[in-house]
Amino acid sequence: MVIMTRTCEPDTRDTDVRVAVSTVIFSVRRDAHDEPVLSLPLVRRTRDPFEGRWALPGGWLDAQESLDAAASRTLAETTGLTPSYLEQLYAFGVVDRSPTRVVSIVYWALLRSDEVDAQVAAHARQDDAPENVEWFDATDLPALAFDHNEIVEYTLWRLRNKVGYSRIAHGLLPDEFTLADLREVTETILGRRLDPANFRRQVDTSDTLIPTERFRTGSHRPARLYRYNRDVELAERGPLTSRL
Amino acid sequence: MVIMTRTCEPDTRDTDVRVAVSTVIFSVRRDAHDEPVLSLPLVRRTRDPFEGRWALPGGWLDAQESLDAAASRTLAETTGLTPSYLEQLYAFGVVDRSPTRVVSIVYWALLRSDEVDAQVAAHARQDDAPENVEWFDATDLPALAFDHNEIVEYTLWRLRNKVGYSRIAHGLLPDEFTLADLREVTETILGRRLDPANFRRQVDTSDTLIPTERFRTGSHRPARLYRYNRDVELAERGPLTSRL
DNA sequence: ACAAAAGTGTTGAGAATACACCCATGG
DNA sequence: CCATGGGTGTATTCTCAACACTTTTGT
Repeated sequence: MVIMTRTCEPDTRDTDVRVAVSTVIFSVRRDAHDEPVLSLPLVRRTRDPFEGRWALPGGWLDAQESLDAAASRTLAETTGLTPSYLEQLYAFGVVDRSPTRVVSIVYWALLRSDEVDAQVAAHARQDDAPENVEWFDATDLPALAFDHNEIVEYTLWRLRNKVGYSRIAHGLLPDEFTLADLREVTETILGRRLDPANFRRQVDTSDTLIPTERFRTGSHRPARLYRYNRDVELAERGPLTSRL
Repeated sequence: MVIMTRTCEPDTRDTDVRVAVSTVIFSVRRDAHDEPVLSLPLVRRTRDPFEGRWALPGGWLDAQESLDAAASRTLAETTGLTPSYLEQLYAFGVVDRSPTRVVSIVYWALLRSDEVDAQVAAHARQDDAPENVEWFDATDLPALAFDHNEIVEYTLWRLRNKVGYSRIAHGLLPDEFTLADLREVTETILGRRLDPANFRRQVDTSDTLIPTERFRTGSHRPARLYRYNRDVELAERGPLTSRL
């Protein structure tokens, strides 16, 4: 094992690096035609590398916070919200152009659409909408800074994968939701339609949902509201990710 | 986004941290009864935190190397070998006791058992076996330094998972191997016996193996030798991990 | 009554499993 | 020739996608 003493010099010669944390934040929002769109917030860069380009929200890791905490803080600073789901994605050791060495740790998160809507509405009322932050269609992004396009692509792949064997789509929904809600969100993530009958069977054989006695009454037959069963979390994830 | 200037001070006040890379290195070795055992090399610590305890091999990230390269180097320094498979596992942001902040990035790797055997034999001949390095049964470890027990546990879970839907067991075998070899390695990873007939069907419907015209002649009917088909790699992994 | 969504039942195709059976070789 | 592992065939079970069908509401 290589052991180096921590020296104090202006140039980056030894093992000191800076750690950045970025987060791909997904939520399902409605477009002009009221269609659900898988969306993510981006930040416009205001300084040199890639100035003016859109980038993933992020920041530097503080000395006294954990990686997860840094991701949450980043997310709060950008959207003012707490994630309903947060998972580490990958660590990138860029050796590029930068004068100082940077290691970038990427997280991905889900936000409940109702909270996003409320927050955006509040900002609109108080006229304090954050500058340089905008929501984009995750499947139709402009050219981003750094390799952020690839990162989003990978995250999207991971999300689509995970929605198949795990039940995380509820992370985009309020506490209580109908199966149609859950199915619509899942369809938005996957980009294809699902059979309502089979979808119902899959979720209720997986024991991830608790039926309530409440119903949503709409223009047709009322739909039962469900609630997420938090006791399932441990089994389906790995030993480490369950720490979140 | 928070931007901080890089200052030079003796204490860790700002965003500078050190990045360590550790690797869980798996190989299948034979015990005294010639039974295959999923094994990994550990290093005995020679300094203070957890002095004397066994730990995962690792080292500090150099300023000019990528994360993957650092993992490979670490692995070479410990075992003198190149991995047949290398994948990033997780980044840990320990905020503990340490005076300087450390972020630890953990990889896991597979080594071909024939190369390990050759290397160990060479060391034995030249009497230069590395000090403080020993192979352990991955399923029966002593109390390790830091949280390395949990990390190995998670890696083991990941490996067992992956051996189910992907075909990575070949990473533990020589270029040419019989289906019995591959099955034995898979059984060792999973810790349970598999049906030879069904195992055969599964691998040859997955198109990951190329049959050769060579056979291994033993005490019974000769078994056909197979070779791994490298063209499959791209499809089964995610966009990013395929960079390895 | 009717349109439309909620919810149930049925069927068929393909994958996973268990296991019976034949093949080829060294002793 | 026979014990043993290599290799094939087949029946059973299970999961999953497709879709017909019944139920319940608002209009």
